[in-house]
Amino acid sequence: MGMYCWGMARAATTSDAFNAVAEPRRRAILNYLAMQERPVGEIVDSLGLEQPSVSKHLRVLLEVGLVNVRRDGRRMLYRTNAEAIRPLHEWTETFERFWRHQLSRIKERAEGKSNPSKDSGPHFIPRRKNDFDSNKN
Amino acid sequence: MGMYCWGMARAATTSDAFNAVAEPRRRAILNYLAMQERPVGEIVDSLGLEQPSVSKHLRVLLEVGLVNVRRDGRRMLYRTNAEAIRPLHEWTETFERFWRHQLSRIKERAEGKSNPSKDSGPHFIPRRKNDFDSNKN
DNA sequence: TTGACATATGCCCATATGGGAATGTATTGT
DNA sequence: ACAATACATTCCCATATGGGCATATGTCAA
Repeated sequence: MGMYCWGMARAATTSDAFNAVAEPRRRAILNYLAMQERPVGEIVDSLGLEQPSVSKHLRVLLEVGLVNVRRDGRRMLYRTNAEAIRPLHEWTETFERFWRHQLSRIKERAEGKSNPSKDSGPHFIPRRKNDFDSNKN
Repeated sequence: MGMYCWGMARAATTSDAFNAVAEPRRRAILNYLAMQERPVGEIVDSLGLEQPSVSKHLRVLLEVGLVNVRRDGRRMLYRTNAEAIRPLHEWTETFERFWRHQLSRIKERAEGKSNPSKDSGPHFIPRRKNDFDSNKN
């Protein structure tokens, strides 16, 4: 019967910049290629990764437009296409006002009174059994 | 014999904020919970997702500190912890000067002469067979 | 205490990796 | 044409999902 798409598990790293930069080495590569174009070999030497690995990461970055390539003899010169990072910057930027807000609230509270009661905790994980404020029982 | 860690395939979504926000619905949730704390049910109704799905995403967000929780009766009030998004903002920000640079270069070129030769293409994928500038053969 | 309500988890399963190793392909030099 | 150099791709395989569904937990109301 009609079971089209079933589990998609997780979006492809090649589906968008957000997924692509989720990988630390890819961010490292983008950092490395930001100011200057470089051949694959230099990335390999510089970041200490395996060549096939670097090629694969570059492929992913290329597919989402985070890098550009140019051939130079037998070398492939890659370079970060900063413009493609812009959407991420803009998304994160929409939260800037909120963290400023939170900071001021925290500061306020810190100066006001040394009350150790957390705002619900910096962030706190309910591992299994819910026992948030189990001050009953 | 000693084969410690083998394939790690991909970092866990709970390993860091970058991985956590790679998922579109999680970003949607973060947007939704940015200005005000909300119970799970409202997220479900508002974003049109299944409740278990929302709970799982919230769990991921919670583990990397992107949201905070607070219990209110039988409801769990979640809220975005903008502070945790800051590292992403800062990383993307390091590329800002580069895209400004590129924009000016593009603009310059566009005004200079209407030369259709691409800078190596906006970004261009070498699908299989390498045929970058195969103007030989 | 019992039932309703609000969430969180557990299960099952297909998909998308990402590393390592081996191999294919393109380009240059002689 | 042939070897060397520089990359890209393929295979194999374990891991981390994420959706749908059923079910467990926790809390409150009568």
